[in-house]
Amino acid sequence: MIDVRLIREDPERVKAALGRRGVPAEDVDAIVRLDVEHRAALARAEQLRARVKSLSRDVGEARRRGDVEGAAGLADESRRAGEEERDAATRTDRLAIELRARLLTTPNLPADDAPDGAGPDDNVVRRTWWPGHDDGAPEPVPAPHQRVPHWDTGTALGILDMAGGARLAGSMFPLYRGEGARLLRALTSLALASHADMYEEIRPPTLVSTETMTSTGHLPKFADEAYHVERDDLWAIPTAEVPLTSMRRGEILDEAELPIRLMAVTQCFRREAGAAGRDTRGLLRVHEFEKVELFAYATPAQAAAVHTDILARAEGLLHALELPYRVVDLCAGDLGASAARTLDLEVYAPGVDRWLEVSSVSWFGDYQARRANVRYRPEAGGPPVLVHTLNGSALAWSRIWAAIVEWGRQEDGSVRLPGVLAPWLGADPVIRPR
RNA sequence: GGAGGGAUGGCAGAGCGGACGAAUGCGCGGCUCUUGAAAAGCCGUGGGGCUCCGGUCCCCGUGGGUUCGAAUCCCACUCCCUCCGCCA
Repeated sequence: MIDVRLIREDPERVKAALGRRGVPAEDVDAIVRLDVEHRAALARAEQLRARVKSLSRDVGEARRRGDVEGAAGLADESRRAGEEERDAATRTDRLAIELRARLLTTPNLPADDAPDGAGPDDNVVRRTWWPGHDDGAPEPVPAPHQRVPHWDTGTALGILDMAGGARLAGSMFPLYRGEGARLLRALTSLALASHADMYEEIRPPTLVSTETMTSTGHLPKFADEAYHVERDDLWAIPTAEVPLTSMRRGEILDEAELPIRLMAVTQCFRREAGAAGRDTRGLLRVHEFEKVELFAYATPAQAAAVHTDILARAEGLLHALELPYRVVDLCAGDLGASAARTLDLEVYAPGVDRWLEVSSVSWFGDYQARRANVRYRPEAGGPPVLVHTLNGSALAWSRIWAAIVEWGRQEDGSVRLPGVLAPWLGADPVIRPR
């Protein structure tokens, strides 16, 4: 949520900022009106409430004095005020609920340095990297034997069985086999090992409550995107960001413990309801995938450095895996609803000739922290302050798997895996036909 | 699934329906004493909304109810703990 006080005090600034992502100015005006009405109703309810309390005290006092009649009269008066108060409170509550509902579906303000633009076409490529880039190599040109889609190579080698996954759960649920499954496990091991210096490893639940899903902004607006277990009212997480953001929900942290850096490997579940038919082949877009997520709670002053760190770590893994990628700065119109700034990492996959998003490194400001009510006590004194939350994948394995298989494909159809995975795959990491 | 017990401030833990936002202890902060530290002593220490900045209201797991008045009584729900059953 954005701060209602900001909307109240500077609605024009909020309109301008939200306008950059396509939110109509009327939406902001509606919130301003509701806020005014709500505060008026609140003031009235509180006045009545104060009267009831004061009269009730007088009743007690009259009774102690032995003034039975006086007490009865005061009690009557208090009862009448109480009835009025109840009406006023009901009206106040209704307005508060309406106001909160609007705020919950209002997206975050884009950061000032997020590029202008309405959609994906306006995103800005900040830089591109590929192996050999440092010594001035020309752009990598894939060899013909690398121009084979991963689903063909995966099927031929018996390491990916999309039809098998479909038999179990439907299309877009991959099933990995043998060396293909082992590759996933190696990637997770590599990532967790390389972040363990700064990030605490967490293994959270992957089914979470409605409240947990609401804290990150995935509910109420994006319920269609998530799998829901109706009987127990639990949601399958679309990313580890969801449980990690709620890990310290409702707490007041000590400034000294910030930044708190966490990482988690989890399955991620996405219905992809809005993406029917797009990029659905192979591993381009799947309903379930595995991802290592980096996450941090930080003070506002620490946030920029933490954002840089997460991005650097995600890029570091791509360097280690020798995969060409580019850094894409999401424009205001393409930002996720909760994010203020997002840098995506996209890997180039030669077999499908596409750039695939494999990480999204985001800064949320206090938008999620306000929903989750996570604050810290400043060492300098003063009231608790909302933390900032940040996160980024490092990395999402399904598409990395696809890129590794496509880049690693050799002329004989075997796949050579990145040397950095040797500790988990053995000295000669080549997947050959069985 | 069954039977009990519980939920109060950073933590522990009191709290006859009437000035309780809440005793006490610990922790934390400041001060005194001390070369310094410790000990001791003194003082102070929850969060939030609205505000005409004078105040005022809300929060004792959550939501209802009773009452002139609820942390305190009643109901429902959630979560936690112990034991039993089942189980990877």
